[in-house]
Amino acid sequence: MATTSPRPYHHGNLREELLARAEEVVRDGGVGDLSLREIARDIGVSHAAPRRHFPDRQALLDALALRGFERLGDDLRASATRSRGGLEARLVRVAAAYVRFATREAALLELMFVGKHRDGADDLHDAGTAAFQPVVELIASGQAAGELRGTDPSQTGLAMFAAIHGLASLATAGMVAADDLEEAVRTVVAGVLDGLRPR
Amino acid sequence: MATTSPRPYHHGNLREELLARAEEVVRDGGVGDLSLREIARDIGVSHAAPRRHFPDRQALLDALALRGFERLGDDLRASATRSRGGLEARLVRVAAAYVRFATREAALLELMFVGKHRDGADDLHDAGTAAFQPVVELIASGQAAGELRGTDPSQTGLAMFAAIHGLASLATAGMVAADDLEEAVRTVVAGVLDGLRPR
DNA sequence: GTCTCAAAGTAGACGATGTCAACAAAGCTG
DNA sequence: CAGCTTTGTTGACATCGTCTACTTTGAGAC
Repeated sequence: MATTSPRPYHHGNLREELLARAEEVVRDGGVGDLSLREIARDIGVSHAAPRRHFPDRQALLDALALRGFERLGDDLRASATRSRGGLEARLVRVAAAYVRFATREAALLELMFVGKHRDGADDLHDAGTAAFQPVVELIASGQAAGELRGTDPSQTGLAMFAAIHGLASLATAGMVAADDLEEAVRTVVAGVLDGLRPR
Repeated sequence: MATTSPRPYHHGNLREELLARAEEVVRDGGVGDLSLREIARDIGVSHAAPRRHFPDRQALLDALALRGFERLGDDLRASATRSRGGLEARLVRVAAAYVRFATREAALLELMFVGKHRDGADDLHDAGTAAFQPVVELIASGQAAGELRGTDPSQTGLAMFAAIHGLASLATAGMVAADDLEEAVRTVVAGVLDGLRPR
């Protein structure tokens, strides 16, 4: 039997591997199940090793949230640019992508929107607004084309943002049945959109 | 100096007092800061005493969430019945009450909408839908009066529910400035409502 | 009234965790 | 190759949730 290859003293990629493993644990166990010592064990490193990369547990959680916003932003951007059709169809697709992310990564999303981050959480905040830029841009294009009322896309987009995020939040909380979800997305997007149309 | 009155062996009201103290701790420290041992100390009972009333930590958290839904429901009902004016004005007041609750009890709200509850969490789910009954009823009255489209208030109300909840969630996450909040509530409610009006 | 028993609180232990300080190895730079 | 910084290790500590065994109390049966 081959001896377990003796890992070099310096792992070389610990930070990334910690985050990846932590993401897995959070995905199928929730934030509460995440233990620094456990993921250190899983990777095969001493219990205090993570400390070199994350001063405390919250720092790891914040890093996870940051990653989450980046991935969410990628998802939304992809679905916004890829999808054809009119404004409503595109927004529905983006919203669907958001809800998909939310249901697949429920615990991660929770982590992303929790108020309690460490002090310098401006990067978190920025990452959050950046992730939603695709929605704002869609709204802006609708306003430019005269399809929507208003002139401030970020202000007007807030309603859409809030509705989509709320729907996703309700879905992860189990307050919207999975079967109703797809239709709910259409209803909500269409509803808010209609409310924004010129009178 | 008067000797500290010797608490009776049987506290008599421990469960309630534990919940009350836990609510305080959660309010100004978040869920993570809640320690069974600490609140036991605060109240002046042994560290294992809470176990007689809550088999484990999660049971206490669930009880807190349940209480939260009850209080939220009371708030919404009160603001729904008290407020005069048309449908929109009433809905704006209810939404404002929701956002107020959300910002005041951010950590509690988080607890209420977390997916991870213990197994028999049907009561939690029921309490959640019950809390939002006032909104559904307002929508229903609007539909009955022909002010709104649709016939299924719970289905139609979902958009409103989602938008309000999403806005509150964004507010607690600090993604909506406190100054913009009041206007955002009006915008969101009016937007969704307009989307539900007969065409 | 007293006996009995279940309910409610206490005391002590265990394993696990986050955090810290002191130490060791490895890589980089002069 | 010498020294310094980075990265990982080891051991310790306080705290926590949970479990088991014990004690006190109150309420109902007789």
